[in-house]
Amino acid sequence: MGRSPCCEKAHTNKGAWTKEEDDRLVAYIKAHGEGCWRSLPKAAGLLRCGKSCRLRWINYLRPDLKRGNFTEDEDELIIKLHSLLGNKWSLIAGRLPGRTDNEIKNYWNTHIRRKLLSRGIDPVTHRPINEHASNITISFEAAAAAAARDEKGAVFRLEEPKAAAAAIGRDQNPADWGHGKPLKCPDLNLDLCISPPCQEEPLKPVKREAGLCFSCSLGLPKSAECKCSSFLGLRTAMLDFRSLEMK
DNA sequence: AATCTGAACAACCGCCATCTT
DNA sequence: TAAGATGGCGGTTGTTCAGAT
Repeated sequence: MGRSPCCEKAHTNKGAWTKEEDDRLVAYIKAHGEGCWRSLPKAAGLLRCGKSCRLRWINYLRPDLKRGNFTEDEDELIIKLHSLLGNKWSLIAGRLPGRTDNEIKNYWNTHIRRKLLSRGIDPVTHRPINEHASNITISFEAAAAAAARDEKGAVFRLEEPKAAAAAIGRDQNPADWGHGKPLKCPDLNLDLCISPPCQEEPLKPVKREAGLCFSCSLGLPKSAECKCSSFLGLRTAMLDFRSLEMK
């Protein structure tokens, strides 16, 4: 299905917004509200793509935005929400009034990632980095020697499979956990350290319990009478939010 | 003072979901 | 039901700036 571009790129400005453009956009939205983003630029007299206007408004011009540094509490909340939701920045932003998804995403990538790494926590899995000591080292020095024996291109092998297996407490027969065969990799000369994908418990589908109150079902702050079990207003049902969303 | 480097952040791009016709 | 239009999201890139050398 072909798609037309969201705007005529030949006649639109790109790059940083000027004060005048900001003023025009704000004035237009104050007067007419957030309507159709596609037609807004023309109506507002802006030579911008509708998407660009939307982004500018949502991320920087909206009056309810909270600017300034993130607090320690916000940091921790973002970390907790990320551990539950993953890179669902818009959902995370929904839990932080005045913050935008873009802002949180940038903040995550520049600050929190490093903060977690310095604590020895994997920012992707939220687990201790050393938890999976199952790293497998691939040595290309060994490959060089192997290549000398196997003239059909460069070869690399799992280095010290028995030691690695012992380190991770697996069966010491490498064939049981690795492929045990040299891997062909032409023209490479790298020392790599790879880990198998994290084997997390598959998330069990969660029934949408009938007892979920309206506020919780919408992901809104809990009402006074709410008795749903929740963490930060996130019901357990949201833990399986991915599977629900992907259906 | 000049240059380099990395951090921070604004903005863009492409894809997907949903709505409309 | 299919196709097109639009909005929204997440990943990535480009630019700016501060600190180090």
